[in-house]
Amino acid sequence: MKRCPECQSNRLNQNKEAGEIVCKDCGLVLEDKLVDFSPEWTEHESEDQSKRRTGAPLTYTQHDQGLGTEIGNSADFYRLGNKDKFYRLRRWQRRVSTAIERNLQLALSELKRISSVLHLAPAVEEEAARIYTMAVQKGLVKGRGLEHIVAGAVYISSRLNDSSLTMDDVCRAGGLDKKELGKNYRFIMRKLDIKLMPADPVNYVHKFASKLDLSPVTQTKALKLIDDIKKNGLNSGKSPKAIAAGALYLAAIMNGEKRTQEKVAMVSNVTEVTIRNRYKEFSEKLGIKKHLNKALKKAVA
DNA sequence: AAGACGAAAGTGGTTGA
DNA sequence: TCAACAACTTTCGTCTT
Repeated sequence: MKRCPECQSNRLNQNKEAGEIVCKDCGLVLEDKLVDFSPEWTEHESEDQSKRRTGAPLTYTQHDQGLGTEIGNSADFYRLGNKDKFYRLRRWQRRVSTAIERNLQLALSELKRISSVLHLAPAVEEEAARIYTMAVQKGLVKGRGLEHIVAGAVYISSRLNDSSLTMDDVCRAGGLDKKELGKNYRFIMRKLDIKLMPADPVNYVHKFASKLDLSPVTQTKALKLIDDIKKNGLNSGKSPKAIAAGALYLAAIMNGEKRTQEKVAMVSNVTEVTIRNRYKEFSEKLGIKKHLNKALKKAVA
């Protein structure tokens, strides 16, 4: 059982709304900036209006969420009671806050940097900051590079938000390799109990297609293919990037906009071999082989 | 010469005993 | 914890256009 470090009372009151744990006897705030896990993540179509937030949300992209509190040292306080007690309170608060807050300040400036390199949407940046904040509070950053945890938070956040960011993108911006990023983001997920759905190939279609300068018609075709691929269960266990790349390669040929495997491989960061394997598999199992051959002949002619 | 093809060997992640 | 496994990568020689 946790006890108040000030008066040893065990009558601690967890106030979720305020994000605090408060000692009922002496009023000491044991922990603030607790993360409220309850609403926010899941609520989409919910009928339950009571969970809705109104007004400006707290922001995690400032190190103290814009809500820093300090125990003052004005004469009034001292008059209220025991001098020593308030002095000890202030010292105690300074100790817990400085380490975490200094860390957060550093981390958030790194996050800003990555964010501007990757042009992150504000919601993604915000969520990354949230995840990082939780990680610090759980002491996950100790012994690990701060930048690595930031990069991990960014990757998780973009996955949660259905962004088309790949691990390669985050690695480039964060200056770490895939192995490290993989280790770190999995570590964070495990410790914070965050679950990620496998990425949806659909998320990559637009990004790849625009880099390949493919028409919207081809993109739509690719999306349709991916839909069929899913219906036939051809997607399970396969890399979403590979599926998107294969589908786009197919769609481009059928739409008379053929791109070389090399180019598709370049923009999708998947090898030509894998694109071949995927598109062959798709064209056979979806019964569009004849269609494809015809399109190929036409492309040559 | 460019592009497509596929075999062979290696890597990292997942799964199941 | 270990082995088996599928997907993917790297490399490379061959075929087609």
